[in-house]
Amino acid sequence: MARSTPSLKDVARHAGVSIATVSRVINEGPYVAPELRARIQASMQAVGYVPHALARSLRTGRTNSVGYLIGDIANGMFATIARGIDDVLQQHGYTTLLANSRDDAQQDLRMIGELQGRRVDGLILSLADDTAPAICEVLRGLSIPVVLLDREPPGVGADRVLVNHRQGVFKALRHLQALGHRHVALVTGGPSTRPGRAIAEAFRDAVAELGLLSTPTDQMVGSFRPAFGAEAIGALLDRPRPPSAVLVGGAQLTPGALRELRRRGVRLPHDLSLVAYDDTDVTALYSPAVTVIARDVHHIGAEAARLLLDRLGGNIAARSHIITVPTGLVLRDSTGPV
Amino acid sequence: MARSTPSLKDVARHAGVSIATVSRVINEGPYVAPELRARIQASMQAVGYVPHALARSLRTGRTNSVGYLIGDIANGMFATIARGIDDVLQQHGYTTLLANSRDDAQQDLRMIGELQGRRVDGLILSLADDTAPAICEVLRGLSIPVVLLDREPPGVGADRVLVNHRQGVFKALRHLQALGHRHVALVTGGPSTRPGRAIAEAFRDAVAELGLLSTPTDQMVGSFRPAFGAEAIGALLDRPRPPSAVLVGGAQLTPGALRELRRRGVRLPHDLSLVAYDDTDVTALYSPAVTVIARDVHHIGAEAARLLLDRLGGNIAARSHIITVPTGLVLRDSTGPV
DNA sequence: CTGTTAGCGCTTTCAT
DNA sequence: ATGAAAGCGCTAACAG
Repeated sequence: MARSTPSLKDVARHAGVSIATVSRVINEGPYVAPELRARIQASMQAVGYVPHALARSLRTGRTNSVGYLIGDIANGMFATIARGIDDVLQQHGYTTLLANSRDDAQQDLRMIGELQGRRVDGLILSLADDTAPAICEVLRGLSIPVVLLDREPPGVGADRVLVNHRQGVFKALRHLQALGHRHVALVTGGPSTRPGRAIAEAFRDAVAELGLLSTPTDQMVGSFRPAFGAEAIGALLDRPRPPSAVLVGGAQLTPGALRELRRRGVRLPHDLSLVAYDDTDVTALYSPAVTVIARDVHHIGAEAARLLLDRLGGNIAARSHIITVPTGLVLRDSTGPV
Repeated sequence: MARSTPSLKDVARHAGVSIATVSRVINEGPYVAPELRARIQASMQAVGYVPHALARSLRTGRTNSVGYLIGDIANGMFATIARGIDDVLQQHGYTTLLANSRDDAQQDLRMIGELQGRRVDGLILSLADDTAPAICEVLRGLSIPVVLLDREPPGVGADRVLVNHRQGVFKALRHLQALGHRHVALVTGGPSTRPGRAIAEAFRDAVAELGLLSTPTDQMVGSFRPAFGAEAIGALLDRPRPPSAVLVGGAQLTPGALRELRRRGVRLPHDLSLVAYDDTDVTALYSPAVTVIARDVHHIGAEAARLLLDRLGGNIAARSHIITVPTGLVLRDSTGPV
């Protein structure tokens, strides 16, 4: 049909008015005769006009978009957070631009540049590595509001939503202790990201505080890739004196761990008690159903979006806002007396 | 630091050249003295220049972005497809803009408009309803290339990637027949989307062709929401004479169905044989592991992206390209002799 | 109430 | 090999 997408000028010509007037009716501006307004709206229909968001942004300096950087959209946790973000942002007229870092710190940088190039009004970041100095430097130089999602790059004073891993881990270990477990192990991701650090630290603290037994070799700190879940739990079981309970700290790790357990014929909770991270279809439907440390993932995204909206709305308070999301323990059947 | 993001002009001033020259080095253009090029690159660093993608797009008419419309990013299938799309598009310098329709036909329309407004160079669509006349009309009027993902809006001659549901459904029913099943049932989504239509049609054809038994009331055609999976399989089991095998045609339906089965204490495959759709962590880890109709979901996205790239590269062949993706049957333990 | 116009940051002829 | 200038589509003064 249309050779190229029609512009304001085409609508103006069709309606026999100036482009300024057309612009006014688009922006619901005042001072337009009702009769004219109607005619112009008809013309827009007629020529199939779609406002050019880019041109508008160039002029106004606002894009009504925010960037969300994640490791991998195919990761269910990120996807659910993305949905939470989009749900609140969309309601306020913002569009979410997703960028996948493929869990690579290099790509973190590249993608932030990409988003900057598109002039997003704000950024929500689940960095692949919040310890990379290059990232921290870039973040400090950013002139748009940023919200960090369970990341804490040193020296960056942005708003954050932080998960209270400590709370969940303590609940889990207390639960195991009550069941009579003494020798407990951990499988979680590396320290290049806050969840990895926080979970490992909380685990060690809880072990000490509760008087449990867990040597450094019982604490498998690797990566959040599913393969590591299988590998690590296998290594744990191969020990001369294996632990009687294990905490798998990472939703991506759980399927791998469960596969390996099944492959070896390890029976939960008879041979081993297992606490996993995040309540998913897998943990709920597994036999036995898996005891998990859970948090409201959708809510995390929604809160991040609200934090950002606050800044975008002009709240430029110096102090950075921090929201802490609680974690609970969902008791099911993968944990039992030793 | 920077009051506002620096522009070409700032770089030009800093380097003591004209903006045209700076533009040339950014675009790897020819005719720039090597010495000058180096100096300008240094200036870009110094002022922290980030090219303004929007301004560039306004000028060139290309945004190097494509829109991907889906029902819900928190739906694992969509997310995996999105990853497949992004993997190939990104490699060719394109950015993917995601839009969630929330499985609502109204939003399909709204989001296509949104994407059009951002002047995406092409569109990949998983429509919430490919039978809506309003959608078909809009699609016919579009001046950018479109790829449909397992959708077939009538009268729209766009490229498509189609899943061969018939193949998988026939394999599944033949398998059940070989196990001695005669009375088979179906749970799947409604006809507002091609998968729903194709699966139901293939099921009926297979029943007829293989001489199986399945009345219309054995075919629960509702929606792809998880709740329907539970509801439908419950209704099936409440029949005076329940089927001995059921096909759950929809990845989202499976968790709901499995939950309901467990709640009722139905044992697979003893009390019922079950074939589900799509190989996921849930179907692989469930006890017993679930026999599934599977397809390469990531590949679907990648193929769609390649189709689109073809058109974006100037291939404006009149005939629309159609890629058909095969489906296989993964035999596991949820199906057994009657 | 409506129209004219400058300019957002960039690419791209066209001169030089 | 470099610069000047037009113009992409739009909004926001400013005039009338």
